Amino acid sequence: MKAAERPLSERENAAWRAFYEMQELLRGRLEQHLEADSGLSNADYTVLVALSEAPQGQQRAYELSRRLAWEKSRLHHQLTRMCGRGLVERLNGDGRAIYVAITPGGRAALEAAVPPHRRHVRHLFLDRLTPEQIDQLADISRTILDGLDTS
Amino acid sequence: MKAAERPLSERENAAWRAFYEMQELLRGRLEQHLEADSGLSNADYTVLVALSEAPQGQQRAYELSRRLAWEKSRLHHQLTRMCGRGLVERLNGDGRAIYVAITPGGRAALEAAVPPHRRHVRHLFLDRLTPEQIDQLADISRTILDGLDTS
DNA sequence: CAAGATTGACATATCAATCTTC
DNA sequence: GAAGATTGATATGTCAATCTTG
Repeated sequence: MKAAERPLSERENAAWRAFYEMQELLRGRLEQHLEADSGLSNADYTVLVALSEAPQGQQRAYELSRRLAWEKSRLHHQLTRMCGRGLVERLNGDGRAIYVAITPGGRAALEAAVPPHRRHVRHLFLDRLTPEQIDQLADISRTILDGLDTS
Repeated sequence: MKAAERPLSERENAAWRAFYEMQELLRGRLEQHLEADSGLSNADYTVLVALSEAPQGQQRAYELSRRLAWEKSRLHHQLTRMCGRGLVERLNGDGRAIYVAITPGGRAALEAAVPPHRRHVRHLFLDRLTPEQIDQLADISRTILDGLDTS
């Protein structure tokens, strides 16, 4: 049996399972709170944050999809729904280019959503950890992210 | 402005974003590999693992939904799909009770799926971290999980 | 009635195929 | 032809009913 085929050690297995389960539950819980507090889905929130940080509150659709690491069709469907609710609008630039802009309504929805969302992130996550743990987790996350970029 | 309303510190914000993005990308990448390697979705895999660890390879649907922390209707829809593909079967016990059992086909699919999935978990995750980091992450995850149970 | 199971409607995600413009 | 955008089919997840049996 090659080394890579060996089962995980008890310790590795326990760590992986704990991480996986935590991540799964935390994501669900935050999404429920977000939806209940502000009527936005996780996906809505992600798009609005990205646009609100872009210059002029707008960005080319293609750039946005690369920045979020979303499939283009995922972004397209998401934007269609968000346009329908008036959170963003599509603008066509030169040629193929499509730009997406956050609307005033979208900004208002985001501004209303941020404080309760931040409260839940604190309450369920940051406040439970020591400053050291927060730094450790940031390091770990960046390490894994680097690996994902190059494989 | 109350303390809880303050924006996150640079450090908290960077840590939260890195964690969130990592978790999001890692989950997607692993799911793609799983699907490509063995034709199972994350949800399929989760259910099959849980059943394979239950005595007799079966468990009451209600217990399963508590164990996975899944909405009952989520589990129901998932089981309907999996029954259709012959991965599990439903058995009715006394009265209201419904049991779910892994089928031989389900076991075979799981056994085929585990090795490549384990390889990807190692390659994208465990192998990138030091033993200390793995322990730190396990601690952090358990802490967050505890908090989620009691709120 | 209440626990447990089911159903249907809708939102979200992925994939493969197509359309459009350079 | 290829980059970028769109479409439709299908799988998955959530919610709010409803059905069923103790």
